[in-house]
Amino acid sequence: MNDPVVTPPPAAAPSTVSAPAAKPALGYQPLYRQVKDELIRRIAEGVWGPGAALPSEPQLAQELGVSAGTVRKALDEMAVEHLVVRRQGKGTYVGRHDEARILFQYFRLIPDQGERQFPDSLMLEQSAARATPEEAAVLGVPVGAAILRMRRKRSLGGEPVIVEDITVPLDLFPGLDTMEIPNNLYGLYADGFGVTIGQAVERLKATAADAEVAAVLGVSPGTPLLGIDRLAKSLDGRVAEWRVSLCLTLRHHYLSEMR
Amino acid sequence: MNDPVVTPPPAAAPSTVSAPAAKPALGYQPLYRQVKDELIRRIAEGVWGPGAALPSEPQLAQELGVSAGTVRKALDEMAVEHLVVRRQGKGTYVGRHDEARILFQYFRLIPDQGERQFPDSLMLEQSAARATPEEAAVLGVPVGAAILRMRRKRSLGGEPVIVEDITVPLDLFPGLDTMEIPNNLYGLYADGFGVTIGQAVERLKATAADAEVAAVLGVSPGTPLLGIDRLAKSLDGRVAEWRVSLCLTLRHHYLSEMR
DNA sequence: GGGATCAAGTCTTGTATAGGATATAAGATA
DNA sequence: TATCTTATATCCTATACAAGACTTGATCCC
Repeated sequence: MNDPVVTPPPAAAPSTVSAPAAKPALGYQPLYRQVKDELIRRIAEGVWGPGAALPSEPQLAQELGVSAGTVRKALDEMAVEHLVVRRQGKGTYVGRHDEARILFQYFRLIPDQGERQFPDSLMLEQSAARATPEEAAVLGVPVGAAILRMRRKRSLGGEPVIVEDITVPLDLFPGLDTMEIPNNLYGLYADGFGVTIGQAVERLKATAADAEVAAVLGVSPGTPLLGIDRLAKSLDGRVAEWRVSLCLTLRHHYLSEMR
Repeated sequence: MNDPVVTPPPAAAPSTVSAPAAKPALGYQPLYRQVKDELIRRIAEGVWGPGAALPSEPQLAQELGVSAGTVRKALDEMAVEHLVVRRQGKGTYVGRHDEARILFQYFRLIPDQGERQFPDSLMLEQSAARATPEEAAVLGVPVGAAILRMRRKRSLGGEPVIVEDITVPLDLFPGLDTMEIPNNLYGLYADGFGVTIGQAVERLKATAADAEVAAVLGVSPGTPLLGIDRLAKSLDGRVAEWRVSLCLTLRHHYLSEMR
């Protein structure tokens, strides 16, 4: 009946044993981490889709053959990483890439005065192509692999503030090049293709606007812009998107909190 | 003997009771959070100085009149916030603002190629003064309060990359204006004045170098610079420092990770 | 119908206990 | 002396149990 999906407790009776494994060998991982990896694997595989409710903690514990406390510790870590959302009295849910979450997790450009808000998008260019050596290196695909390039203008409160170039590997998103592209891309990645963005790294530089970007943003060439080079990875660690944003920071700023 | 420092368990025997408090009132805080606050308070007050070893978990538990698991949960959160450092087999220590910690926690300007490193500093100007209305508003002190202004040039690998203006309220750091200022300011705040920086917020903008800054950095005026406006707060919530940095991002970038 | 009350299900918090893992120092042995 | 073993102190992992807090839905009463 009991079917430990993770590394089964050492031997015989799974009910009374407590040790995680006989050997504290090199690749040793605590039980709760094995549970966490297993749960992440299931989410990445789509066993539970975005927004779906996970089984209750006692259910998961029994199914995985571990104690409730161990499941709890795994879920706690996942909640910190926004992979799941827990609501007391209701249940634990797979995290969704809705606008609210994007806004507070991935979008850091805030008006100097006023509320932070989700930006509008206007597609400027869009073309399926073959990966250049640079694109291939960044995305982790072979040179010549099918990719999609997009350029969007994004506005906050009606004011254009960002020009962003997005490059994605098409093998992760088959058919994306023939689809209507929504404002919230990460939501589409997750709901439409089962690719959940789990981590992103941004590198920021100050640059000067070239003629083309300046025209789009309605400023003069040479205006200082905040350049953001973002690499977004999916839950299984693949690079899912390369995004270069040029931001006008006259009346907005990039927020970075450190505790 | 037993002396619950936090909200004591409801009544009589602290050994068998389990409930945190009779009322789930409005200002209800879980026990482990009360424990955490108490521990932070002690650190902020200097009961345990920077780098000092805290009592062991069982000792703290007994002293505070709670279970070891509750102390553990409080310390876990504090470890995440870098307030304490835990070492298995050794003990739990108050976090120190040494260069290694600053480097990975507060200093995000990284060379495009090569290792991240701690910057050198050269003091350009330094003057005790009275707070202007703007400074007073930012620092949360009365207009005219004693402050110290500093301007430093900072270099990475011998290359000047940052000009930073630092403003601090002198009531928090009495005598700082007559001291030798070290490279690592946060270490001095903590070790010399018992003021631990616990949180910082940065607002980033792209700007153009003015003549003076350009001269210091060895670039031409108008060169795009990354402007960082940082407010650093001490453990008790006071604004302890206002720092405006102008960074040359030709061969460096600001790193921002989001998980 | 509308509102209050209750019960069930779930996450959340707190306690207790046991053993594993790690670091250090003292002692035993070759 | 040098090395190994043991003991001790500490944090780390895992389990079990109990009760609080929140949400939801059903029931009851007016």
